[in-house]
Amino acid sequence: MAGIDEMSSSARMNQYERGKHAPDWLTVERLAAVLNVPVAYFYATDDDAAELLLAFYALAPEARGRALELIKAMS
Amino acid sequence: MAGIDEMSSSARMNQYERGKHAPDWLTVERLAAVLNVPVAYFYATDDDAAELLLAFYALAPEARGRALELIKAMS
DNA sequence: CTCATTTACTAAGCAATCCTTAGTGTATCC
DNA sequence: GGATACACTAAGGATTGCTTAGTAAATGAG
Repeated sequence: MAGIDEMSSSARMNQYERGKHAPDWLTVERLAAVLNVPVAYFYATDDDAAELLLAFYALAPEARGRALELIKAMS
Repeated sequence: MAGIDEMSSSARMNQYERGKHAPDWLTVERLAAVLNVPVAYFYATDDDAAELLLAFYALAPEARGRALELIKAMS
């Protein structure tokens, strides 16, 4: 679904999942699109940040500005 | 400061900034540490998400859980 | 249980990308 | 003007990823 050749997609995805290799940017973008998550989600180093990105991405674009101000106001 | 050899650090950083090459994970982690930003910040595809990550990262760790719930509650 | 099929995973070499070197050009400051 | 620092690039050697070929482990049907 991400446009990876099916002949090698199983090996490649497995190498990514196990951390043997890292995908290039175009591949990451396509995987994010297929999985409906923001690209940055793949690079979150803790679960809270990962969840935050998912929740933010799930918001309607108009709501994101308000969400951002909300978090900013907390500091 | 990120532990990149000074003989080539200028060329490398310039290649990263201009999108000619992409740094490996270890280098990205070190740059994030030096710049005091979360790693995912470098991979944000829009300014709102980038700012969100900075604001979230700036919060005290105890406050992050509350921030997360706040955003979750918005959807 | 057995066989067939799908899914999970890996090594090895070719292919692609990055890192280093060497260098040019442009600010900046004395 | 000269010196120093900063910005940027091409090219090749060094490294990493992708493809191929294959084994192993689940899963499902009969």
